[in-house]
Amino acid sequence: VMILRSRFLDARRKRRNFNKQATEILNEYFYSHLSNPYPSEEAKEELAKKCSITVSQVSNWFGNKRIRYKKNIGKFQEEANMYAARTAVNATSVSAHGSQANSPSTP
Amino acid sequence: AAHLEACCSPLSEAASSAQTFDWMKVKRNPPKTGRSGEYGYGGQPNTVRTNFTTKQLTELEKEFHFNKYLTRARRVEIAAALQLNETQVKIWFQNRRMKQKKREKEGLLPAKAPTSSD
DNA sequence: TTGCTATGATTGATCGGCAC
DNA sequence: CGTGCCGATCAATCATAGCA
Repeated sequence: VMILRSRFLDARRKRRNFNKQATEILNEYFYSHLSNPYPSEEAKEELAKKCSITVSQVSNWFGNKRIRYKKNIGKFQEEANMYAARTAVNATSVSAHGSQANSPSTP
Repeated sequence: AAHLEACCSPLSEAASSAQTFDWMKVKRNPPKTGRSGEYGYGGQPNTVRTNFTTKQLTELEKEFHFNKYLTRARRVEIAAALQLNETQVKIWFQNRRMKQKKREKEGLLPAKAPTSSD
């Protein structure tokens, strides 16, 4: 029954986890933009290049991350704090690019 | 229409804890597909994700290769033949087109970077 | 080896915007 | 004003990777 399905299920079979480095980059972006973790197409391309993965994979990663994060925020609390602290410094250097007025929070 | 719940105070929480932003509250409307007694499944409104049979997918693929776009008439025929809603057929073609576009796009760069080095 | 969790990919269907 | 399409996203699920 389920055998029929696996027949032509492609890439899903030989999945490879991303490098720790790539995951670090993706997480840094995600948590430093937690108020709106929706990278633009350009941002996705940049992330893809840095992570050595495709834009689609970046989209998949964010899609999964967003859903899983909001599904169980508590489970990501530690991770969130960790990256929040780490990217706090990085955020300062990225506050003058004239790309998008985005900063709803920032108490 | 969307169901936005307003519970927690938006302006509170501080420190390093993450607040509950809007995107975290987004809830999709439940699918209204299924309608009309179709295949042999209960009678309750389809909860989610209609599982297309291999036969249905095969037919849809066949049609897709014949025509990337459907006409109203063709859609009605296919829907009836596969016992699906016109909407499901319409959406399937929509998704199928996007899928093909994505494939073409990726099957074009996996080669190497466009840098003039080589 | 066994069992469970983490994670990347797939996909039917929704959302907002746009053209007709 | 209504409908189909696009692009992005959601949400559930599949199949495997990873770890105890």
